[in-house]
Amino acid sequence: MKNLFALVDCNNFYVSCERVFNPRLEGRAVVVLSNNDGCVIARSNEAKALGIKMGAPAFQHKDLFRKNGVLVYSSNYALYGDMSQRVMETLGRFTPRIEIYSIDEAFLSLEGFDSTSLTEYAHLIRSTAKKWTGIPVSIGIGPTKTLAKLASKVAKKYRKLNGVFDLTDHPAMEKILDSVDVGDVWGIGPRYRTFLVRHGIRSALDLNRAGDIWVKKHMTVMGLRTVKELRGIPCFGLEELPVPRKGIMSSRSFGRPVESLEELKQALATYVSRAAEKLRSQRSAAAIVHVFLLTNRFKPREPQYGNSSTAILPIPMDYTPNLIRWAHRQLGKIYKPGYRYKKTGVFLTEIVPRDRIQLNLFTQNYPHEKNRKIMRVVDLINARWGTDTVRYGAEGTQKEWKMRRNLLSPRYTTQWSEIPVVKSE
DNA sequence: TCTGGGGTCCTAGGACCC
DNA sequence: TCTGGGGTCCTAGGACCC
Repeated sequence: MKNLFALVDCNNFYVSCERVFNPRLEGRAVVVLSNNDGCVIARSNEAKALGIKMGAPAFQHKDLFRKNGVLVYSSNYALYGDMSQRVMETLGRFTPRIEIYSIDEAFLSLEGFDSTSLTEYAHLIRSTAKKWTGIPVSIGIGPTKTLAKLASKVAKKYRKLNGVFDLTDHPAMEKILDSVDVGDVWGIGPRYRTFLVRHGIRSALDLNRAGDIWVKKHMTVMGLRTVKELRGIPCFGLEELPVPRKGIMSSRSFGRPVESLEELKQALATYVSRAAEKLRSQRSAAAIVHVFLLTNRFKPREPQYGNSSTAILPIPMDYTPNLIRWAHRQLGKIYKPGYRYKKTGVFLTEIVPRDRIQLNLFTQNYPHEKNRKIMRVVDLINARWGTDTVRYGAEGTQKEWKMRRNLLSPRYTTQWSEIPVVKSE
């Protein structure tokens, strides 16, 4: 049967989430900032029209924001995660096969659906999502994921399409591909864009017509797959099952520079407990702990230092206190006094399923049943009452290094009102 | 004062083995 | 005349995604 994909993309997702609970934001220029209130990571159409770029540092635009009455919010991931789940559940009603691709995008398989009424169906999906969740979405349809993505860009670009565009067997395919900048093709980032333009490849159509061997030579097999997908030959399938992470990272920039080892250890302990939580939630254990720390690269006049250190654990672990001990040990090896640090973090790798840990002679009863029970209770309580309800002494209580979130909206959906159901094992 | 955080995949090249 | 060569594993680095 013929492949057929729909890409559903939430419009200006974080801004749309804020708008659902604060209708005053409708029709206004609104931006949402990254952690630490650093960069712009979501913009309403009105904000885009003011020329505010994705990733723009917020402090450079203070004047512009004030002059134009731009409403500025800290990112509220508890809210966005919850809204995302509602949108995905809604989309799941319209197809038996769905891939949740990111917090604000999903691929739907439309294989076997009546191809003459797909646009109509997509309009129904779109209006239902809006009605049930308040979030506006755009939908692109195509025979490959790359073309569905491209179609969704077209759907956003032309108002009269009402947020839906089907590129499948389109009579004006070439003209449409020619109207799309090569850098807007899924898989073509800024580096490749520069390179391609230098070689006269400016549009998606140019790329579609590029030679296979040349593409493979300069852009690896991944680039070649992208080109084939542009020609309608599917190279990327629907990934319905979440793939267990191969590495789990947790790190944050500090709200202010941190110099003491004591405070770095507190911050690192906090990140290790987040990472360990994620590890346990996918029922895994990690055998390698990488720790890194960095000064602020945007302050060239301050002395710069960055380093990392890796511990190979005697056996894969998921017990937070032990992981904190190992992380602290590595931090001690790379910490140098006299620097103003901006960031530290942990990266867990060599991840294996928890119940398939290779035991050795010295670890007969591993993992210890008591530790496992403690972790289960801690995870349950934190899932129910919010991260940080139970935490470790090593994380500290003052947390003066915590990131800034001065412009946070209330936790509309996740505070008190909802108690997640936790499945027993 | 002030510039995010988390992932994926691929390739080249070195080490090592036979 | 003319410094073996092929396979495998690992790591660092570079590209991409949202």
